Order: sequence, then structure tokens, then C-alpha cells
Amino acid sequence: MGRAPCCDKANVKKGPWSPEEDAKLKEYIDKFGTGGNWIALPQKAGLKRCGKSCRLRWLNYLRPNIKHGEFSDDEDRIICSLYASIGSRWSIIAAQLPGRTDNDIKNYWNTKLKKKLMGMIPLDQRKLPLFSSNSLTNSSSPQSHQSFSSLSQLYRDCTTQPYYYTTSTKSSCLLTGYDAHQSLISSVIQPNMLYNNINLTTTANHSYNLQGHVNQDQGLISPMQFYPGKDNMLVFGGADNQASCSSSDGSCSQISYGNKEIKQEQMNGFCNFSNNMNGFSHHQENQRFMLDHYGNQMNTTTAAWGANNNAISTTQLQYDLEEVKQLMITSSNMGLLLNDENKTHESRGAMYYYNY
DNA sequence: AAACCATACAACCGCCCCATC
DNA sequence: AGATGGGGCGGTTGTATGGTT
Repeated sequence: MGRAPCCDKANVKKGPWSPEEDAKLKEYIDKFGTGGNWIALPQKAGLKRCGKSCRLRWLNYLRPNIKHGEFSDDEDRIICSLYASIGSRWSIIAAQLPGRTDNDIKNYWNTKLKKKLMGMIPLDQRKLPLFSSNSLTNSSSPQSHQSFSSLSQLYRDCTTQPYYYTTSTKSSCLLTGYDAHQSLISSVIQPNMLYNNINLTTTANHSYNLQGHVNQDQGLISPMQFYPGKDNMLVFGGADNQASCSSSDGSCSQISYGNKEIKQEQMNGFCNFSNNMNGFSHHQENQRFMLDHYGNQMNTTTAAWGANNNAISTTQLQYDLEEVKQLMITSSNMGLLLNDENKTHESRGAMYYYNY
């Protein structure tokens, strides 16, 4: 048995609001407020509208200081950045943009911004290519501890660096890289977890060692939050589990991506394997890798987040557009990794929660 | 000028979660 | 414990507007 409707659907007006209705609603709320009861409000205000419709009209259009019109570049950046971090939680995003409503931002995202960003990512880069385990094991030794004072360092160009770092914190690591075609790939590596061919262990001094395991016919399947879907649409995460493929011979015809099954024809470039020991060498020329972690700095953010959902660390917003573009691809599964310590592996939209 | 089409935006719907009574 | 209402979301629809044929 479903819920009782909030109003008599047959006797309420629907469709666009007239100026008279707007005036009635505004006048009533200006005088008496909402009274904390939207359902009863329309009758009191003399409106033949559903309470929810009144609420929506007020919140999205009539309340003071609503900003309409073009979004600025700064607003674009904030929306992209937050979307990459927290997914489609429009109300939280709207809270960072004074005068903008969640509905406004949602519409803007769906009709303009998403397309704008898609246009910025060339088709041939919308792929998730090979990330050979060989590239890890070819590194002679772990690098010295690498700490990051700001998230902007996340996208440091590691062209001249070896392919992994150890980190000095207790969080998981985000491993990202580019293949020979400059396509971005990314993976979350969790402590003491054999992840495909890569193992992350904690050392005595609480640093992490990231070790690749040489295996002739296996590579790393990247649990990306972004992959090329039908009609070249961007598809963002939204799954319970990371991508996985148990095939050991590279003949995987289907992989699971959370609750989605992605068929071979859809995942061209998504799942790739190194089939020979020299798999790395032919990528070496243009390959760039970097390993980063979300450590103490993000934990500070976590504390703020826990106290106030709207408290987004400003440092998280200081990306240039290029970084935002990459964030779109890389960070949606990491953004909440430490944002809410009380939730574990909850799937909601494009977001992941992990608990350590 | 009229018909058609694409786009942007406002608004609605159904569902869910949570707080309150 | 269950009912109710507020708030939020994704998805969708309706309408106005502007461009093209």
C-alpha cells in the first residue's frame, strides 16, 4: 500500500505559475512565513496548488536573492569540482553557490555543463586503457615518502618520475596514470588488499609500500568512475563495487562494474591487458604515472564535513579547469573516501564510501 | 510568413529518507 | 511502532523561445 497523496490532485492547479499566484504566495510568506507546514499553506494563502508545488516555487523562484541567468566560470568550476567529489548532491552544491538553487544547477548541469565538459575531452581520450602491472615492478624501489600539501598537487606531472610512491599516511591511495595515448586511468588501492596485481601494505613506520606483482598475462583493471558508454556519453560511477575481472588470460568478455554488467563492445579501451613481459616497454615513451593519497589534510576536511554538510574545504575548490576535467575522471570514488567516516560502501549516485 | 525543429528552463512526479508526533 | 510531513533526488514533461527551412 502506497502513501496517501499529499493533496487532492483533482482540485489543484498544475503548470506554470501566474503572476497573481506568485504574488499571493510571496505576500503570504512575507507576512506569515511558511509556518513549517507547506501542505497547509496553499489553503491558508488562498492558492489552489499542491503544498509541494508551493514549496518548489518559493525555493526555486520566489524567495529573495535568487540568482538567475548565466553561470560564471567560477560557478562552473565549483559545480564541476563538487560534482566530481560528491556526485549529484545538488543541494550541497547549491549551498556553495549563493543564489543558485539545486534545480537550477541540475538543469544547468544536464543541459549545458556536461556537454561543455564532454566537448573538452577528445573522443580518443575517453578511454580507459592499459595500466600494466609491469610498469610498477619495473620501478627499482619505492620512492621516498611523498606528501602532498594541496590537492592541486594531485595532478602533478610525473613524466620524469618512477611509477609509484609510498605514502606517509594511513589512508588508501589513488593511483592514476596516463597511457601512451594520454588517456587517463586511475585506481583506488586499499591497504593490505591484493588488488588485481597490486598490493598495498603498511610498513613498520606506517608508510605504504605499493608493490606490483609480475604476472605475465595480467594487467590492472582500473576501477574507473568514468567510462565511455553508448553514444559517446560519459558515464560516471554509481555502483556498489569496483570494476573487476577475474579472467587470467586477458580474454575477458565481460566485466562487472558494480551493479552494471558492461559488455565487451561497450568497453573498448576500458579493460586492457598486457600479454607479454614487454608490455610496459612499448608504453614507456609517453607514459606518465603518479600516485597520490588522501591523507591527513583530507581528514581535516572530513572533520569539517562531519560537523556541517555544507562545509567544503575551500582548498578543494581551487582547481583550474584542466584539473576539474581530470577530477571528473579520477576522483569521484575518492572524493568521499574520507568524507563520511560513518558510512561504509554505500552506493548512492556516483559516490563511494569506505570505512577504515 | 509559416511550419518545423532544437534547446533551455520551469515544473511535476514518484520515490526515498528522516524527523517528529 | 506507525503515520505524517518536509526535504531531496533522478527522471521526465510541458512550454517558451529562437533558429532554420
